[in-house]
Amino acid sequence: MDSTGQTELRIFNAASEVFEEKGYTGARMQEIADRAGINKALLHYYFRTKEQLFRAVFQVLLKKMFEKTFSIFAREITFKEKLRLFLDEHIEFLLKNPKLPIFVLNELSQNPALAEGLKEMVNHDELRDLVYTRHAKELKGYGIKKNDMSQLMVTLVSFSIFPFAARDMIRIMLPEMEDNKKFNAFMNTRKEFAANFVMAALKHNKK
Amino acid sequence: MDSTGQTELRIFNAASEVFEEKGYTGARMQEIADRAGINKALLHYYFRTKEQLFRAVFQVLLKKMFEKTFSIFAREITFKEKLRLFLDEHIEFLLKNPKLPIFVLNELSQNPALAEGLKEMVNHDELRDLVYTRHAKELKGYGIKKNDMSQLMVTLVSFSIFPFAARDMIRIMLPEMEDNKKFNAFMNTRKEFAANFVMAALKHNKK
DNA sequence: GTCTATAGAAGGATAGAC
DNA sequence: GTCTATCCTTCTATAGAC
Repeated sequence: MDSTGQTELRIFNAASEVFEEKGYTGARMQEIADRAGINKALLHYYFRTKEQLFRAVFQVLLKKMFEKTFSIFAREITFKEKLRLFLDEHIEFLLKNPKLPIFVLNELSQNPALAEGLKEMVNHDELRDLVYTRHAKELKGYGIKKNDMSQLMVTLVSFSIFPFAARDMIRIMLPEMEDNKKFNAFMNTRKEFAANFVMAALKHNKK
Repeated sequence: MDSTGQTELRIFNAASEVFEEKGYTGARMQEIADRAGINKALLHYYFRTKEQLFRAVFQVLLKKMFEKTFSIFAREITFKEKLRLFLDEHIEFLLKNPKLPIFVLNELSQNPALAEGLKEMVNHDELRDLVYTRHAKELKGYGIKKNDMSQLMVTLVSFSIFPFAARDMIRIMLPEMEDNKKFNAFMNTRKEFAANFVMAALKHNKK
């Protein structure tokens, strides 16, 4: 008896963990069942197939990642303030979800069609407004033209997302960051470093 | 008869393609055999197991990626020149190997021990010399302290690597980059954008 | 060295009892 | 709704002929 849907939720949460860790092809239904504390047959009772279970999970995780990435830009503050707030909150979010970036990026690269569910969510006109139009004056003051906006946007999100996606590459490059505590400290430092770095680059253009 | 080792090479190349596209867990020995134009049994004759074949391939691809990333820093030029050269050549390299970053990063995250083969190759003292010590004066002029070096390094490689790793996320964020031609143009533009951006940030610090 | 055939294990999915 | 038992396909790996 499960009128509360709590079994479905347990399955969903277990699946989220396993898929995020192992990826779609690496995940095993058996492991999901084990972590949910139920047996394999129930997985199929609730979600039919591995692929359907994965789709359900992925949609939520993808949304989770994008909402965090964009929600900050919706506020009524200056671009400079958005910049700092974004880096603070996004890095803070990723410190709690360090495996999310590589998982999402890899699954998307395996199957770009997985993004479909999100395309409805991202309103590009609105996004353009939040990021550029609304700050056109401020950004022009920094010598940023409409054409440079995509470069700037990609650069911005790369400051927070890349170090997590490249966590184990960084391990090799910088042995002092082998330890997770050190890495987390690095990412905390990065909040301010990145904000200053970007502002310095923009202000220099100003002249 | 294969005294020239060309069958082994055909297998190796086919395996490189398939593993890079599908990842370790997603790759199928059958597909590798098909692309190599031989049959499955031969794969095992030459490489024993899927895992051993993968290790052989991965080591080469990992090395390929790191060599490109670091070789530029070995030259006898100023930091500013290294910066431009790195972005030019690294982006050029990745335009020819666009799937390499997400593959390497994902496999490393699944199995960090895969980096072992490389740790011998990367001499950290030498690297520190090439990147920092040798340019200590120039970098101090930009207000970069020894402590900021890892932030700067990660930032630098993120300019080139991240957009490729996040190719399909960028597709969602920026619909104008759906088309691969547009994306490649974006990456070509990025060579100069990134160099200017970093130099602007550094020069601004100078004051 | 290369092939065909097949063993053997793993994993996704279903039947059927409770 | 949940479980046990089992089917069936897929995939890695090997045996053995040429």
